[in-house]
Amino acid sequence: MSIVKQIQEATVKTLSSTFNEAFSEKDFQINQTKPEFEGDYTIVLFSLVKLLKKSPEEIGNELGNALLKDFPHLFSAFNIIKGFLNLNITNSFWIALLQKNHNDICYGKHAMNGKKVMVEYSSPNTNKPLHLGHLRNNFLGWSVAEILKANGYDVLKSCIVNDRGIHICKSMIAWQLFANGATPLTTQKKGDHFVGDYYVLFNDEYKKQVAALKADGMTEGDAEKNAPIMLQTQQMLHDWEAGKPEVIELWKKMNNWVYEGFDVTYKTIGSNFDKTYYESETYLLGKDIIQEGLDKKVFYRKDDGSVWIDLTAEGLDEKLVLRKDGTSVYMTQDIGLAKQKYDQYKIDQSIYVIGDEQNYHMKVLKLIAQKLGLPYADDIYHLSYGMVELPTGKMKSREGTVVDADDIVAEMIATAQHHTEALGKVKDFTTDELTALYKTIGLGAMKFYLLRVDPKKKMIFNPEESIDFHGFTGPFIQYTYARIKSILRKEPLLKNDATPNNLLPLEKEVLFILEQFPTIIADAAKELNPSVLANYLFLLAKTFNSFYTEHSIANAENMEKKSLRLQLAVMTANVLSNGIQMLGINMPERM
RNA sequence: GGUUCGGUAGCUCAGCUGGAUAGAGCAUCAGCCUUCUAAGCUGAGGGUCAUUGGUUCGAAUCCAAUCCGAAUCACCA
Repeated sequence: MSIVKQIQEATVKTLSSTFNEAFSEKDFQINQTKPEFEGDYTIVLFSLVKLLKKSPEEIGNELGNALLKDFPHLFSAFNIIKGFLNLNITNSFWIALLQKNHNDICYGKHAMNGKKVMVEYSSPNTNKPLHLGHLRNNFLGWSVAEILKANGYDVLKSCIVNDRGIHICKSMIAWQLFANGATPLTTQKKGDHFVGDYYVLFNDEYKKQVAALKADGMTEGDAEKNAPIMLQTQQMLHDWEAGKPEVIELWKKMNNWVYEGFDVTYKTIGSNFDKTYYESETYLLGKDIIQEGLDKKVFYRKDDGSVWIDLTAEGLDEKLVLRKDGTSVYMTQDIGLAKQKYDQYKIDQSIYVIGDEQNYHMKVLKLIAQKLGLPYADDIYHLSYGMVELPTGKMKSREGTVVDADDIVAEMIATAQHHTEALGKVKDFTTDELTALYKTIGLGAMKFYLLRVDPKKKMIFNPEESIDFHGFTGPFIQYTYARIKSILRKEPLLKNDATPNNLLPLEKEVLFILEQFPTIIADAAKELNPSVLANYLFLLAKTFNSFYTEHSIANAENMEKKSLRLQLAVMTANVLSNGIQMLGINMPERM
């Protein structure tokens, strides 16, 4: 049980017995004591002043003395400043925490809870390569899955590949028109980039044709609808849906090129899925639910045959769920896929890692599921994250202003190599070891950079300023770990039971933070927010570094101290390593 | 226009279930490597927490209005 929880319970008991009234945890607040005051944790007394009609001084004194008397193993001293009761936790508490947990690899992890969760993330389109925004999505999804696992959930990672539709046909048409049979092999190009180039080519040609039609006197709207290349693309989509063999063959060929490219990227960034759905296999799902909804009068049919749901009572609009020609829209298949996920895996929760541009869509999806009375409706959760933007605004693949995922990852790895070589600390590494190290550090910097920000918030990436390797970064934490490991290679844990009874301020500070790890893991899961963890790991590493420079571990004042500090180092290394693993980042043993 | 989200140091971000003098990192400046890895440590400067009003013993945090920015409201994906 966390120290805060113990203080809460102790305070509730003590208040109730001292003042002869029933109290609960909600009657007071516990904060960390500010560094400028003496103490570890602070009970804010103002709320009790009203309840007890006594001065903060009186309450603080009575409560402080009673806590000390009833819980001597927890509290060693107290002081009152204004309305704040500052409590000192006993050294023996901190030392016992260290001795019990320092070598426990599972410290901070929670027992299995029997709940099954699916996390859907990544969800790429097969008409263009991944960009920085996809990386944020991937890292978020992966990290949330790992955090949930650490909290005892059975987690399934899934991905829906948008492999069909008008946008896919655009690349296909452009390839037919301009490629002259070129392939990724003949051009020595990564498959996803190769196909992406034709998507760009489509748009270039389309713009030209629209401009030409406008010059001939057509209105903009008509020109956009009647550009020959657009008509060809629409025809191709119809042919695809009709299963025309040559179109299907081309579609398969080009998608496979893309998959080969994606595989390389996923392998590099260390991402994978337990289950991959393909839109081409799911886009017809959900149609039967439409009929069910019509029967239940949740949906209604307009005169032209299209099917709608009226959400105006919920403050939203009317939403189409089936086109007049009977074909499904995105909402239709999303309802269908949501059901399939639930039917297949009996999941307790379905988390969708999708950008905040689809907040409305996801809100409607959940609402429709609820109105249909589907059993899993309430367990649909949209983990909405903000877009990664450039200083100039949103990234647009059509305008070539995207930061390509492969490029930025390669750049990060190259920067890691540059730093490593400049420092010259691992000259004895083999080529393979060096390659692995550069990747560990470069990706560590990249992932940490994208995960340290609250997912809900949009973030700005400036390509002019390279991502840092110093300060609040992945490499900073990796470095802290590597230094600890370096010590532990020379100085293994001592086998003695001698325990010092005093703690220096920095020793206690590190322990104070280590104690919070299980709580942080739980908070990160509750909020589905890896940045909580990232911030925590940085604080721990920073505090340990201060301790490290101030106090020698190998040459401690005596054996008791040495033993204690080695345990402190081991526990810090374990927590840093386990924690950063949940961000999808690896630790180097040396760097 | 409706709905939703955001505005904290030069830059990127914490803090937001109300609590003590608003914190980090980067950048700038000044120090620290004969001692466990200096990708580190110590210190300095840097703030109208968008604005105004309200609630409260107490507001960056809650409420209202205003200003600014973004997303979304397609028989697009």
